[in-house]
Amino acid sequence: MNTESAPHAPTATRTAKALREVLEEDIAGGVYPPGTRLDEASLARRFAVSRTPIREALIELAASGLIEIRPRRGAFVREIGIRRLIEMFEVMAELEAMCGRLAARRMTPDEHARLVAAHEACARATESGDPSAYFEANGQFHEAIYSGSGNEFLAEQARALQSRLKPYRRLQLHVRNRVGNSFQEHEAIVAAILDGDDTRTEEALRAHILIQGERFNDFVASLRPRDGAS
Amino acid sequence: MNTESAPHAPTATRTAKALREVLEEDIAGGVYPPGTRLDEASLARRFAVSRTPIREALIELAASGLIEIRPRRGAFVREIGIRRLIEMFEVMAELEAMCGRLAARRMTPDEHARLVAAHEACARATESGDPSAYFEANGQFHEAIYSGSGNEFLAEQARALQSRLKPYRRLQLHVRNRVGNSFQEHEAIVAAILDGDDTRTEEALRAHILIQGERFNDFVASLRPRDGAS
DNA sequence: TCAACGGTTTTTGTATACAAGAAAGGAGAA
DNA sequence: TTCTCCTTTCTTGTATACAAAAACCGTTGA
Repeated sequence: MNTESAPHAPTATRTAKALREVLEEDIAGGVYPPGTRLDEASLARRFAVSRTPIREALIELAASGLIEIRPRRGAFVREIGIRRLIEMFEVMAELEAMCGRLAARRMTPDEHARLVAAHEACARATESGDPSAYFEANGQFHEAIYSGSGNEFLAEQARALQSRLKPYRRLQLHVRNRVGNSFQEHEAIVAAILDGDDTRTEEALRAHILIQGERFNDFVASLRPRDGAS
Repeated sequence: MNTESAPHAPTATRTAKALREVLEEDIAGGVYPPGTRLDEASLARRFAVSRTPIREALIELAASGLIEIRPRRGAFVREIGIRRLIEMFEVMAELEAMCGRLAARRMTPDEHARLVAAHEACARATESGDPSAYFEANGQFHEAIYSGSGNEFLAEQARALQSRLKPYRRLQLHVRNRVGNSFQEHEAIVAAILDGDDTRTEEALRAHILIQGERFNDFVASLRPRDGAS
């Protein structure tokens, strides 16, 4: 497909794109924790540009839901409460399930090959015990299913949401034995798709994603004693 | 809920919001047909503002997928092929089905009342034969289900997509007897929700939306003899 | 001590100015 | 005539300047 609009479709200028990507990573990476105020002047100084491209990048970030722009007040890194995160995983599960159902019916032999290749990459990463390699291969695996759905709009939606959840999914791979379990779930998904069994694929994928949400939930619960969930 | 961010969550400034809404309507209404180039200077003249707020509105429109910004080339109204439109309806059907499944389980008596009220408004609009009143009441009806899902993120996604499909849904209401059929489908949906039957609600809603996509497809097919579907 | 008021300062929102790339149009050669 | 190259013009992208609103802060009064 086109390399232009991978996870994020709309990019105004090249520098705004670059700015947005750096800011995304910083927000995901905790450089700007939730609630942080992103003031335009500081960002302009940091990137050695004027406020104009900064503002444009902020608007894009707001559109993707990462920050919130309160008129005349400024841009704030959005608090994503556990509640909302679980909601997002629920929706993600449904989108992936839908992709899977369609992919089981529609994938071409070529696409099957790509899926299997990604699955084998996951296998190698699992054996070598390299979580970040697994994370990467896992991305390819799911991408194969998105594009295999034959519904490009659906695929775009799935990519966009996956991208928003990326930092949390990454975190969650550190949970005990999650990589191994994830790989086994993939195994079932691949089998169902190769069988062309849409219902089985759908259910396996939904469960696969929902488990991630639950594991994440457990993980968070083990960190803090209590939270008011927005 | 908050009146601030109804269908679209992120709005930078108040004037950018106003600009975006007008442009959205113009694009939907055919003032700017697909492929049209939106040059900043003309828009600035039209709205009697500088290019700055225009650019910000365009970036938001690009983020919502209505236009495409090609760097250094300008903003173009996006062509939405029949193919893509059907894909969008497919996804919408799934989102609504999910809302329905959750709503059937989770809606409070208050929310039930609001749903029924919207349904009755639909009934009045059907009897009076006023399509635009029906369109409005129909929006309330679906909104009741979105917010009744108890998953605010899901509700936001549903609203956003519904907003993008709005012009096409509106068009489609002119199809012979579509309003009457739509109302009957609502009837089944309300019954299923009041019964708390999640599976029945899910299926009724999915069918309700998919039919819209199909009817729209028929409608388009009846207009042009042939199309290459991008 | 605390709350309310007013002025100062900072920050956002908008307009304008400038730079650089793309499109358009014309001149010249084949 | 038609293709190519170059110049001109126009449009976008970025920087800066200005206006207005919000935040800040010290003062004053109870």
